[in-house]
Amino acid sequence: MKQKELDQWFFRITDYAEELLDWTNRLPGWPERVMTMQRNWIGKSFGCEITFPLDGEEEGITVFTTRQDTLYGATFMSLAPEHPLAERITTPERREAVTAFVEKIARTDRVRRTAEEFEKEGVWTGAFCTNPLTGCRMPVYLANFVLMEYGTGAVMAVPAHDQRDFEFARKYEIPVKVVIQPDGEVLDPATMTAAYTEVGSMVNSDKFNGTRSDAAKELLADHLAGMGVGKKTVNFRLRDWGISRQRYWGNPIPIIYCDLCGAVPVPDVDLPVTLPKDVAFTGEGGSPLARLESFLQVPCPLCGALARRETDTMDTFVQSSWYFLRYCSPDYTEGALDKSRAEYWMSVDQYIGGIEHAVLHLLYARFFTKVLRDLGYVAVDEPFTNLLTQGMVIKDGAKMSKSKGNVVDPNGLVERYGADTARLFSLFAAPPEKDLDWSDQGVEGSYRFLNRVWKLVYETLPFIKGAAVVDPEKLTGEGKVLRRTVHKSIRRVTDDIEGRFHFNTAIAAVMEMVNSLSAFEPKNDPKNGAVLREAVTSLVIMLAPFVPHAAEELWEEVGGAGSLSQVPWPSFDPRAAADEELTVVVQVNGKLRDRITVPVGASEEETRSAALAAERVRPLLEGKVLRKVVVVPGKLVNIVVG
RNA sequence: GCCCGGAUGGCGGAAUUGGUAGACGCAAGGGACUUAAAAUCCCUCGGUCGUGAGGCUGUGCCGGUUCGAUCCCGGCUCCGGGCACCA
Repeated sequence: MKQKELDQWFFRITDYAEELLDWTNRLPGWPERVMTMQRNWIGKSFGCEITFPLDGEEEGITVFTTRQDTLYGATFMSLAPEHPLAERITTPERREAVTAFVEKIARTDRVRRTAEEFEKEGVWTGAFCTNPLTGCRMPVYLANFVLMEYGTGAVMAVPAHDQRDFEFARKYEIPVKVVIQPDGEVLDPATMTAAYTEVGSMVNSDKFNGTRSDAAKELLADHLAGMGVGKKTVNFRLRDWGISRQRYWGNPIPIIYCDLCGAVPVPDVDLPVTLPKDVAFTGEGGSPLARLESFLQVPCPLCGALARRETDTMDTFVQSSWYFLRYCSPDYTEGALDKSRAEYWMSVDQYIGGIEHAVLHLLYARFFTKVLRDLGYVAVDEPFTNLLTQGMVIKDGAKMSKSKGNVVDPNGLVERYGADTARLFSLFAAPPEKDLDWSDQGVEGSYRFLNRVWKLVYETLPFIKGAAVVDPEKLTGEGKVLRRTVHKSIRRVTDDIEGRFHFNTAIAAVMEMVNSLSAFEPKNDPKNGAVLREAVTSLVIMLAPFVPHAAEELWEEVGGAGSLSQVPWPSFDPRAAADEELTVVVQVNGKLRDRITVPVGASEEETRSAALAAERVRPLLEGKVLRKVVVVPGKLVNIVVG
């Protein structure tokens, strides 16, 4: 493999680094770990830019560092092999060695070069620069671990306080100078075996001696600024977004190259540039577009001279960065977005996707939204108010994938159990943001449940045909109890689905309701017909989101009108769901000893005396001093005795 | 190395605001029905001591705060994920 330099197009996402970072603290509907990943990706760090004068050169070398407190210990300089100064400052005697090193790096695969175990290597250029504080002459090296893409591509090397520099210095026998001493220990440059990178007390640092190294950062920044050799800066890890791809499938980048006018954007009226259909896929390297003359040749929009189209296409992340905006007005033909409709629909209330999009897609979509906001297309700062990252399907302890061969055949499942069963299981097994453990026995259980529901509905049909609407006033006894269960279930299922997307507990609530309904007797008493009917129809409607096909069938059986998808969600009646009495647990010294039943709305005093009088509590209080009684109305009483 | 998650029965998971730990389901064991099996139904099901009533104990480990901690705080262990020669 050989690295090639290519001219590419970039989006200047770095202009938005600060805002993208800032808003990570203002998206309460996003999972914390996604925000953390984005923060790390953006990678803001505070430090200093410091310029080191170069022997025999007008211009010095500027470095970025977060450790200006260690500047007194800088004993050499490291540049990225690609650094623009490298070539120029290399002395004739060193030229051969430097060239060999640069070529070797160019041949090294980037992934391997950046692996941690990769040995620190470098070459001296023959040049020297000067430490602006100590006046010490520092040899300038090229080093394989210095990255041109980060900071300024140049690093002041402080072997005593940076592990990489330490290893490098030991290898090339460069002096190590300690400028920070840890508390209760004295470092000796001659015997140190690793760099000391923590906070400590400064030494060998002139007027800063004795200062805590963390506090000294600020002082040194000011000091350097005063000397005119440095300034405080902020650096980001985030790079600009390279969007050029040398492949056919993608949106052509709308640029025309003219020998006279340079790179000219395709005029708005000619947008979008569409992919030609008559390309030949030869399997040769490079984009097939580059070999298609009819696509390539185009007059320059400015001067009319024969010009060439850009043949690179855009990264597919470009499209996924704004499709949700286009979805607000997909039929709009006057431009990319119908502003008023985009304003109406945005932001997306709930966005769902896999965790694998935590940085790239989700960061790019945020970036696009901000750019389009600044261009006046949308009115929102952020595209997605709430984000749910769903888990993967796990089977036999591994992510389900074709290559691992641990996939479940959906056709077999559908054939054997039906799609509803498979769907029910995957919703029931875990909340959506968690990985889901696939279990064939679990699927079997879901199937059994559906069969029970089916049987229950059919058995109940004769008793609910022609039943009236429930009259809450006339309900008594078991009918009233059943109705309470039904309305409590509606409340639970509704809350679980709407508030938290916890479909697993919503389904559990439906199962519990089915259990009560199955146990309900007598079903054939005509005075229970109305309550039963309400129960069964509510059940069928609540099952619809999870098992739509079965629910639709049952809906027809219970005499429901129209399609279930059009039927309103059942509403619960708080009065019907309200208990008449509550179970209150009684603790003595924090240990559960008894349960008592109190009417709803019982006062604290009533609850308290009932608890103190409870059968199994009284013996425990005998001969003891009552120290404290904590009453949580409707829940618990804790009696503290000593 | 740094940063984030997480750890609850044999298993997947509940417990929404500090207040009954283990909902719901799976698996397992026992029973009913059956000539038999499947299916279905009923019962048991954290550990431990006890014939029993019941006691003790228990949410990765060690401490703390509190009348009360799966939940809050401090210190660890292990697992998962992200980033990583980032100066």
